Amino acid sequence: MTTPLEKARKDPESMKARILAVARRIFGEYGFHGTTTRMIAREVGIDISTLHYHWGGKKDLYESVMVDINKDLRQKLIEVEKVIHGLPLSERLDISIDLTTDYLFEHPEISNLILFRYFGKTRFDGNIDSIIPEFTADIARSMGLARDKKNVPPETMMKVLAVMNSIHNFISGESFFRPMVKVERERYIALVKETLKFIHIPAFAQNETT
Amino acid sequence: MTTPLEKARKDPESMKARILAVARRIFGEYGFHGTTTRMIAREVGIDISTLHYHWGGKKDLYESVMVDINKDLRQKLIEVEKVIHGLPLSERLDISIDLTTDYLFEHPEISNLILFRYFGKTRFDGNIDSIIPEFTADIARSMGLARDKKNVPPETMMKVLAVMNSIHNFISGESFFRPMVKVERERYIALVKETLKFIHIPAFAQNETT
DNA sequence: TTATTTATCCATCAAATGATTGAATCAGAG
DNA sequence: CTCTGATTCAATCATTTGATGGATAAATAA
Repeated sequence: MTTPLEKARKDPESMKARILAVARRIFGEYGFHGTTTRMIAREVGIDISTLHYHWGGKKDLYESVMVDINKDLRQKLIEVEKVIHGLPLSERLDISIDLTTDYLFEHPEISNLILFRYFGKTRFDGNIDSIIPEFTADIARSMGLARDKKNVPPETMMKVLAVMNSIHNFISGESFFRPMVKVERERYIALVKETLKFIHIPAFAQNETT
Repeated sequence: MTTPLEKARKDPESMKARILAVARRIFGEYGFHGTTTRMIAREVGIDISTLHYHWGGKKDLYESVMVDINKDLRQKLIEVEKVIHGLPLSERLDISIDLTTDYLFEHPEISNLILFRYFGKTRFDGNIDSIIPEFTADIARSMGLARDKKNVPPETMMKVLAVMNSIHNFISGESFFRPMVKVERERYIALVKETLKFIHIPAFAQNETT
């Protein structure tokens, strides 16, 4: 049995996929409670009942969106891992920052939605996402900071979180930060990479043995 | 003429102040759209009309909350600046991280609300930004990274943002990150400070001349 | 005391919002 | 073509939500 999400990911032209794409963006901009099903439907150019027909309720759609962006991000991270494999730590960091930042600037809703989940509550419940912790452990291993993704020490988890979050922050906060530093978009992207490297590379390089 | 906010800040026992305090917490947890006036009123133990009587509309209350937390944070930063004045950069950073982190862990709604404003949009859209003073430039000067708060170079602004955001992230994301690293609260707070120093001090120390 | 201002709640409204129903339309199989 | 199932929309419903009006009480002034 195929889920609606699988269908949508298979055929990007389908109505399911069009709705999902818009939902990603809107949910990312306004958060769960700030988004109405009517906003999404209007943006797609359809009736709300069509939206419900394809995705069930608002909550179902939101959860599908979260799973969707997680799949995308995970795939990207695997891609990055292949590129940096075997390189010394500071180079791994340098390249990872470049690739990840570029990717997220093209899909800012990913950063938006992840940060929303970290920092905001939804009024109903909270089945904490088990995917994210796994991610973090994966990155720790991929960066060579832990042997296996099981039993990553808290100190290492925290460092990985610090790196990932600082990336998401600059992506997701562009509309706020860019006017503050008064630069154009291209320059902002360059500044983000530069700043991330300035901050993170010296930290991890200090006890580099390679 | 005194504004409602001034009255509330003057008398912390007043109904205005009680509502404001609860509003800070709830808005911080659920964001603007995730919060209902009824949630706040119920928590205070009053009727919604009493809330409207004291604060006008929901938006007015929210804006008062934002101004309120900004005053608090500004005052704290001034306090911190006095302590670190004259010390070498890495010590200034070390102490600033300790003091700021402790303070924000006691008032997590400050971090929550700031991050909400950075990363989320409100449906009606906001001239809210203009009301809020921004201290990034102030911090840059206070840390000795810029001569005066006018004309702080973009690179420096970005570095300061990176530091401040990483602090807010760990405070505001505690409910998400702490289960991930599986530690108790006290240990988490210690880990946050440790991680922040690990990340930021080497970066700024690399071209330290003092 | 009486009068006036301040504060609180109950009842209620109007709009927004998530969701459903049923009719209409379309696509493809036979 | 006809039948069947998938898709779409207009209309509508039930709640939620921000907000208000008016009665009532409490404090304050006279």
